[in-house]
Amino acid sequence: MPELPEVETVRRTLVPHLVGRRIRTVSVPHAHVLGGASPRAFASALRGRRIGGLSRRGKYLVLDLEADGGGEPTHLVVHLRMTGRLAFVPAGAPFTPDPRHTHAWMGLSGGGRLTFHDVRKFGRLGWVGHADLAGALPSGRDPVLEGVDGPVLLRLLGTRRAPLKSLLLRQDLLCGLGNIYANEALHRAGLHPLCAGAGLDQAAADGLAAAIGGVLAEALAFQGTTLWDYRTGDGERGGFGRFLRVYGRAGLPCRACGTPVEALRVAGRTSAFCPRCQPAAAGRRRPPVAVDAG
DNA sequence: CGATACCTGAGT
DNA sequence: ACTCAGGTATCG
Ligand SMILES: [Zn+2]
Repeated sequence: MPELPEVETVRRTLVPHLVGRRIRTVSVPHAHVLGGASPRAFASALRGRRIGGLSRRGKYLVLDLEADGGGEPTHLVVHLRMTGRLAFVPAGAPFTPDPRHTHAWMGLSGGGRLTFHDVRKFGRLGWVGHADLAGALPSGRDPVLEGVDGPVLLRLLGTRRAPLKSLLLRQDLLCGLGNIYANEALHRAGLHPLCAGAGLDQAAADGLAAAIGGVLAEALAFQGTTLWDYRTGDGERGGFGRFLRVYGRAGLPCRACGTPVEALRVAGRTSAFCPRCQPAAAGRRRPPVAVDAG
């Protein structure tokens, strides 16, 4: 469910509820969310700690927990995978955990709760000491934290023979893009998903960098894309779905030119593309013109 | 590299 | 009964 704009939205919506609060209680009724780690160790690593801030890298969300007594700072690391949800339940609001899908929650000072819900059970919670945080996060460049431009993309992608679509999904090159925004960025850049990384020239790389930055910024402004499960930290839906130009639109008109969108399978994922805006392989192409949602 | 496994639910 | 879904770790 969540790619960079969704995870960043969850981060932003949780900040006002969590920062400065202390974790009082930790409940993990379904230990699978810890990926084999001990619920008792998890609870004792978190209990009593003050949440100093929330950060994000790629699709990972991190709660920064301040040093407690003599301890070192610790980080609660969350990955929502496909259907995970983190939500804040305010003090006094009814809290009714779904016995099947609410896998963990924390009671906070002030009476609120942070809950983790996940239908498909791919999502994970973990904790690491400060020294190990970087190693727990994706190594690729985060296009929002660090920016991307044409030269960076040429360096990262320009020597590889794999299809651009596969490369954009690799979190060790760029982190944060998933299937929705990889498809949308390629469409905005006028690049076919099967175009090789090495097929990029300077102009195409500039265009792709602008497309990535643009689609992420726009999606963020609408609090991300809710197709099914994704919700912000306040339980709201993201509103960017109506602006998607090709993702999920196979057989429907491209939102830039009206040509029917086609679908391909690349690296096990569906790639939606417009045959007119993104003509066959090869490199550079002029970007399609943006159009309002219909 | 791509394919497969991990899970559940929704839709056909 | 079968296909598909926002992701990624692990396999060959
Ligand atoms: Zn088009």
